[in-house]
Amino acid sequence: MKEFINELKWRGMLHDIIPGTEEHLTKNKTIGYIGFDPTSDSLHIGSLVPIFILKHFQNSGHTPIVLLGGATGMIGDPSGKSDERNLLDKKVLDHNEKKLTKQFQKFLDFRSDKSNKAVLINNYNWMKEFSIINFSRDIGKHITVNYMMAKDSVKKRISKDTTQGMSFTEFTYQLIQGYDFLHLYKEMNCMLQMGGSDQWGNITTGTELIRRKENKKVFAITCPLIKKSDGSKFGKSEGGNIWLDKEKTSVYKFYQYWLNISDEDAVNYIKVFTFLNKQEVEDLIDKHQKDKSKRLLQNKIADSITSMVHSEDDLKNAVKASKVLFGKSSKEDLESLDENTFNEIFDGVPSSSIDFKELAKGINIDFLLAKNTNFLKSMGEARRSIKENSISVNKIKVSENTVISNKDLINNKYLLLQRGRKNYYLVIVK
RNA sequence: GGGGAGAUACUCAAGCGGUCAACGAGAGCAGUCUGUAAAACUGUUGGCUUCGCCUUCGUAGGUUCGAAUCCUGCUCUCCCCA
Repeated sequence: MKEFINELKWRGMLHDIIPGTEEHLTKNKTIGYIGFDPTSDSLHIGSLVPIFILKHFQNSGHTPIVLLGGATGMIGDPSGKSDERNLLDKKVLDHNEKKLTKQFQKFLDFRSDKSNKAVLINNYNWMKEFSIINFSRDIGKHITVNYMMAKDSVKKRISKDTTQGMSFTEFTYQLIQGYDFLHLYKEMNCMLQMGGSDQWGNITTGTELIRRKENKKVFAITCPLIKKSDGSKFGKSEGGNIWLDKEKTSVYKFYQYWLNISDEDAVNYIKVFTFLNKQEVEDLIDKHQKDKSKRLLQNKIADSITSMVHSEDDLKNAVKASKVLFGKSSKEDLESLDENTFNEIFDGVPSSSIDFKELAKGINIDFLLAKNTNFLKSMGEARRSIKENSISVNKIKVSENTVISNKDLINNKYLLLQRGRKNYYLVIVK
């Protein structure tokens, strides 16, 4: 068994560990699992860390289980203020499972000829039939409320200085999740649960349950939650989550997200999000420190992840697009692109079409931004942006009374609207 | 079941009868600077046909010349007691 724990340690991916875990893993080929939420039909980059842990786990010769929380996902976050968690019906669940499986296959080896092939299962399969009576009798009996109350996650929610109460559902969540571990242990001899450090409480409820009910010691590790140095949430951008599905987050945007990470974060991310070995990583960091403006780490991370999650070709296009959009390109540069390249570059950019005749009459810029297209939300916003000097058409800044007509078209067909440096919108003439 | 507190824009949070499209903070967006960074400074963050008008302060009514501010019903949230 290659040293799985050491691998995680130098990568900064180990947070908590139950004593004895390392020893057990060195001596035994082990089955371990991580739970994932199947409430969406795509993973987002927040899921990459646990996936990579599973991959390291498999690389070290152990057997990874992907546990989809079909059942637990249904009740996951009942406090949700805006959108209530709905019960997922079976159809949606199946659909999600199918799509997620495909994504997992990009990282983990599910081939059947492998002795430690990865396995994907859904806890809905055993949870759906579980009655409250059985649960209460077989599981609830073994764990005291006192024990559950002592968890940080619970303590925080019932302390005086919170304005939110905690529902029974949330309170029981740890037990239900703990049961998964028990089930996997009994059915598949799964001895290890992994997860983010926020899961520590839930995970140890599982190990405790197995200890009391089965009188058996099982193991657990958690990894630190990925943080961004500026305090904002990892994996989110203005548009929401960064998804692994390119229908939901374009490759270009995906690539850009990684390219834009801060220097401080890049030093950590290079270890977590690439599979370079320790020596390679240290060399890169060293070079990066000498000349930060080259953004060596950011480039490396973005290249590596984009090609892994998507493909080499996708990466090439994203890089090309980035050069055009961020280099000092002019209208002439845009015009020099052939149509295919042009389309590839603007593939992920929002767009809409406009009638040729209408444009020929000339359209005032503010109308074009807010009325003819939905690039900006309102006329007010359009006027404000223009006043802020943040609007460009075909890479040229425009002023308040600019009138856009078919003379401004690129290749007689396109208009490139831009707000600030990073927001683009393509108008296609019909 | 009884008692108390509360619901204001993306979030927190002022305002308690006219000067309120609503103080302030955080966050967002943009400009300058730069490395598609950080920090800093500046502008901006309801809508419109913009020296004006319209719709907003949980919801439905009421009082008033005039309400986010007062009154009543309702809905929801939290706390305490049973």
